[in-house]
Amino acid sequence: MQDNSPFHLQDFMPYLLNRAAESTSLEFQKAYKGKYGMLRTEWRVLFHLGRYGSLTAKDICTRASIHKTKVSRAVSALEARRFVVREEMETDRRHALLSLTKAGHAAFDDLIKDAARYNATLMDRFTAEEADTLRRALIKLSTEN
Amino acid sequence: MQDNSPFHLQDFMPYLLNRAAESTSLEFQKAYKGKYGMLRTEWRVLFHLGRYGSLTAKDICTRASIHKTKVSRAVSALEARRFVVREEMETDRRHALLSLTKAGHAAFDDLIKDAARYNATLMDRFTAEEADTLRRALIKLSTEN
DNA sequence: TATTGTTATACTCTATAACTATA
DNA sequence: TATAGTTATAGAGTATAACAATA
Repeated sequence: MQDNSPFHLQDFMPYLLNRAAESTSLEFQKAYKGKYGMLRTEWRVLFHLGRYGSLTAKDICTRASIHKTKVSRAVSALEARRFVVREEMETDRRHALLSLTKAGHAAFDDLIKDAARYNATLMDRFTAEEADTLRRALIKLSTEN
Repeated sequence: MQDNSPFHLQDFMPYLLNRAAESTSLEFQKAYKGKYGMLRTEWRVLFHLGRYGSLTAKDICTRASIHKTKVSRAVSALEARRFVVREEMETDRRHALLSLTKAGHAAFDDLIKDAARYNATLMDRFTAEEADTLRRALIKLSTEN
């Protein structure tokens, strides 16, 4: 009665993925939350602005696959912390170009280093081939590319 | 100024893991939520009782690494839906042995088939070796084993 | 009418402290 | 005192509808 199931939890991908995602996210959360009081979406928005330069909210939605309501709130929070400034575009006043302030850049530069270091410690456990397989598998498993 | 960062988002493990976990979880959520109105923890508790037989709440906490407050609420919900019954143990009345009802077993049997099918479609995209690498990598990346 | 962005709201998930009852 | 389990509460994450302003 107990053993008619085809697999153990350790073979169920959603379970394994969730555990790994939770562990690694919580660990890195210490950096952006502990040092700067940011939430996850705020860190992602900061990342995009730091990594790809000034963008509109719409650009961030598209590039980061984050819903506009989340981006809207994250930008507000980053603005309140003086990490981001918005500049209305004259050509279309529905848009505003978002850019990092000096403090925003400093936070980005700091966090990106933490991210790189942390990512390196995660990937150090794997051979180059394993890391590549893992990376490509995770991308395949994500719905929207 | 934009390109001093060491990597793209597509190389940052917490990001990749979260995306894959979210996609796959949401997809399977359709089964346990859509058909039975269960939440994730309820599905996990049902899984443990169906897969491993009668257990106490404490057993489930240990085996599934779920906190006792979550298990408590999940069991209550499953009880309310008549999927689980509890039987107080005479030797120690703090414990109760939890078991699936007939309806609980039926739900388990149904969901476990969905889970197996879904897992198979996920893993079909990989070679046996890739699947193995992926599985072991995810376990390595999860903090508590 | 369509698009950009905001606000309101609700649901899910997680985490922790405080509590009850039993041992 | 310690353990099993419950309740309360808050924080974080997600999802959707309704709205305002602009085009």
